[in-house]
Amino acid sequence: MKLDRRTLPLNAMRAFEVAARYCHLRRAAQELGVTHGALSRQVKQLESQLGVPLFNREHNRLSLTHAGERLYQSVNSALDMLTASALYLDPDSMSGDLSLSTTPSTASSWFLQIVGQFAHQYPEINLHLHSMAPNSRQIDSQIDVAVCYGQPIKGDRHIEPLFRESYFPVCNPSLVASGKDIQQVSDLVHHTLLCDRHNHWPIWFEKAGVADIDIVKKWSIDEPFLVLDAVKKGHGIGLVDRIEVHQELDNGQLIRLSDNTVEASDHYYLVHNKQGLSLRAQIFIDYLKQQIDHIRR
Amino acid sequence: MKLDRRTLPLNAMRAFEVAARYCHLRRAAQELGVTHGALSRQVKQLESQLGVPLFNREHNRLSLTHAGERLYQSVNSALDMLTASALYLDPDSMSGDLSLSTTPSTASSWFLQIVGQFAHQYPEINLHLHSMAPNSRQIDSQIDVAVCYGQPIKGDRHIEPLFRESYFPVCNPSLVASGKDIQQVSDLVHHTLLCDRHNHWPIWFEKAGVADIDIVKKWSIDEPFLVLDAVKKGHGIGLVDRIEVHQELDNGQLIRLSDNTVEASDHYYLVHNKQGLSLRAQIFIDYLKQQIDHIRR
DNA sequence: CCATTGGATAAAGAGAGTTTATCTTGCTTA
DNA sequence: TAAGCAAGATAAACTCTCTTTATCCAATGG
Repeated sequence: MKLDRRTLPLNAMRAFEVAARYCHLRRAAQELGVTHGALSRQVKQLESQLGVPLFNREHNRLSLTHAGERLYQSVNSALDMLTASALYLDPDSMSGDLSLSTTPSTASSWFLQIVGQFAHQYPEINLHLHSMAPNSRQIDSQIDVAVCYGQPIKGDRHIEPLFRESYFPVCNPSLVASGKDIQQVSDLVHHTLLCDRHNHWPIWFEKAGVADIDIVKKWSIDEPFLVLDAVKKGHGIGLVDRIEVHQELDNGQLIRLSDNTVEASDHYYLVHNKQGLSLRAQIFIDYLKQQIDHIRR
Repeated sequence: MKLDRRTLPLNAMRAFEVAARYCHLRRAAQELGVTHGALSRQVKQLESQLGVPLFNREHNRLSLTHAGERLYQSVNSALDMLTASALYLDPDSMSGDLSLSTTPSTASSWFLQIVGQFAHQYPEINLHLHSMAPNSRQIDSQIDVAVCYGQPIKGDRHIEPLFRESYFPVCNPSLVASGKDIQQVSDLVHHTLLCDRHNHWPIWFEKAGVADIDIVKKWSIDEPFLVLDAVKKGHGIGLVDRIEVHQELDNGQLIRLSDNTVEASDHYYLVHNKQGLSLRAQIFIDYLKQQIDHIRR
């Protein structure tokens, strides 16, 4: 039988999930609060609709077939997903405070944008954004979730690497259209190269296979997020990570000039209490990771 | 109301998904082949069970609330997942050939293990594993999916980076228990260091902050997968990626000696026809990526 | 060998979901 | 500005899916 999303036997699938978990209809039926006969019939019907046996019926014992095993995995995670989303909708479990922290620079270059979307999706959460001193490696105890560039001091918090930036050159389209077109890596040097205190340009040129470059025009701006700003305003070419400019790349306000990348010298780290995390904080963390993965591919 | 996985109104959720997609009950009802009254009732019931309004009813127009939007996302992807899994169960769409290819070295060090699990899960697929010459950058046209270390020649195939190995030192527990215990990075040099043709040890020591090391005992084994073999047999300390040794680390047959890592100089790449990929190949690719992510965290 | 465990199945019954029909509201247009 | 239309809410009757009840059969194990 041809099944599509409007004919999927969802209830039978849920029943199957329990049956598969126990491989024992009577016990499964007990968990579901029905009789074993009901379950047996559901499973049978599911099998006939899918056109595949899900259980091996050896004598009076059940075991999952390969197909059953596969289906069990999917149904299980689909149900988890739905259960979680139902929980997330409950205003009582969601509303409350959530304190986030990062440096102004990180906030400006990408974090704020993601937090903004999150805030829009979960308006019942009361967000507090605390800015952190740029070189602070210590995180205030009231903070639920913090993001910092470079590994923070190991306190009683859980620390995990989030991602490492991977920089490539971008510029405003007006620069490319201005006659001095960029065809190859070495053409970049005829434009103003914007560089921050980490100065990744030499390494980038090296990785791009151009040795001994002679950079004609260069602006040094110590703060990375100010470089980003200058790039967006069309003052020159900067090395940025996709997470900082994904929107501008997608809508054509900025142009990526090369596939070559240099990796940042350090990671961004996520800091939080692994235990005793509020539901809000968990959701924020999931959301953040998912957004980062999605934006950076 | 308290909802758990056994009381989730799955059918109402599916109905809601369509309603949310159109934000128009009559059109949605048409897609589902029911009347708008039925849908209206389903949505109402869902809202009351969840305890949250999912639609804003402004005049006679519907729009999703934030909660509705969130629920829509989850339900949508849960349904996608279930639809896909139902499709995957169909023996007709699954059975057939699948030709994979990689070098013997890659096969031995991690690929075969994943393929093995896949084969067990999908016994109806007829797997063909073609071994590829180590430096071949060209992939035979009969191959559905290939994995190669280093970027292959750009033909008409789709090429995407899979992952970059990240090496850390491991050894057999017997070495650690043998008296010459390893407390800090510099202690490593008192053991036999196994290194392959890429020789990552000097860079690793540098990154680990130990300059000017004097390696006492060193074995050079050109093939990386032979180094791996030697490590497993307890001949010394090797630099490996988690994907090559995750099982051994988990069950204690090998011990990780440091958190410091060096990245491989190149990525593994995945090669396949982006279009016209068989369902089997798509599933294999998903499975492969998911396993890699899972194993390497 | 007989009691027990466990699954299949048929018929009857309960309940969830659907239709039909009617009502309300706001927007459109003449 | 009033008629017509589009769109949703709602109630009562109905339908059909799922559940229970009851019985059967097969295998295991003391």
